[in-house]
Amino acid sequence: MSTSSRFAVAVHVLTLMAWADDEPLKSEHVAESVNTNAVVIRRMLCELAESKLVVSQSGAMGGSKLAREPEQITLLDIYQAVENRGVFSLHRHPPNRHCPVGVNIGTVLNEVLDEVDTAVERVLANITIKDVVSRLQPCVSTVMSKRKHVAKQQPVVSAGN
Amino acid sequence: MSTSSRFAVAVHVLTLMAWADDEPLKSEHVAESVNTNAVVIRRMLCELAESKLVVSQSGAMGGSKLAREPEQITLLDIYQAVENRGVFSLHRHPPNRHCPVGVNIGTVLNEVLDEVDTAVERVLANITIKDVVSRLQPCVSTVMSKRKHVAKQQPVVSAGN
DNA sequence: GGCAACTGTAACTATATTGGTTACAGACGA
DNA sequence: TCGTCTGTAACCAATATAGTTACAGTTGCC
Repeated sequence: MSTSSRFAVAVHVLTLMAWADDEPLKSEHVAESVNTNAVVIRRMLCELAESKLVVSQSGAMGGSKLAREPEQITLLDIYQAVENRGVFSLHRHPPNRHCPVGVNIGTVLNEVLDEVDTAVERVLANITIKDVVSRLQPCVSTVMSKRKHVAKQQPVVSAGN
Repeated sequence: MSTSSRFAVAVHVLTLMAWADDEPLKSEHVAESVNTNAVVIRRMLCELAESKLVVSQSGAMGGSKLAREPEQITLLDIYQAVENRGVFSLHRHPPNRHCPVGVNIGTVLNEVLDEVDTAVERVLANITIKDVVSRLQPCVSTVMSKRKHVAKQQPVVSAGN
């Protein structure tokens, strides 16, 4: 499954901008919050700008901010901006055409995977960046990671950094 | 997103077994249909066996077959057997704890990603291997790949291989 | 018992994707 | 025109998946 954190980072970035309330943020500053390199952020900002979710300005006093109001940006918009594949992939190499299953499994799988993609999109379409910001507010420094499928890259936020 | 074809291959494998109707299949034979190496298949069969979806027998005249009836095996069972992460990942490195967004975005994201996972699981739980087999039957050699997010590894099944 | 046909598994390589880094050209405000 | 930004290319590192070879262990059959 997803081996990338692109969606999570993109949501983080846009949430920061909503939080900053129309003040342009520098990539360096965003990178500090995300805890990554500024170039990684700028690359992502380019994609988000192409999808008209943010606008950036070069030069001194430049930076990036949301292109629309936080309530007008859904997580589906973000997902489509930064992830270009469905949630599952098909076979790396096409199956054997001379096998009755192999020749047709792709068609059936595509139908199934479309159902999955649609379900995911329906969830994401119902959540806006504004929702994320308001869900953020009541959170004090609680313990993270209550996910069912625990991701290994969240090694507990330690006290010393 | 998913950069792996594990789920697709696993569904393919179990569909073959349902098609074979209780006759044990050799990994070599399965690999031919999937168009991959027999060891890749055997590795996957081990995982499927651990999840009690297939049973394998060593030795001459050995092979693998379904552990239950095709209508008792859902795509969710398969998904859980071969994919161990949710559909999205969080940040590679934990975000900055000193940022009001960074410190809490993980909690909110986990909630969202759980909603997504649940939606995916709901879809997969409603489809059995028997369903896949029956969806397979009417398919004659039609054109593949009608997915919205077109995967690049399905380069149209050409006539000459 | 001994052979041949299987599975299970380790060890290694190949390939792809993502993310991190350095470097620099171009934009722009002061 | 100088300093501060973005945009982007070029490269490296890390990780995950898949493919391959090799071989030990099981099992049916003669």
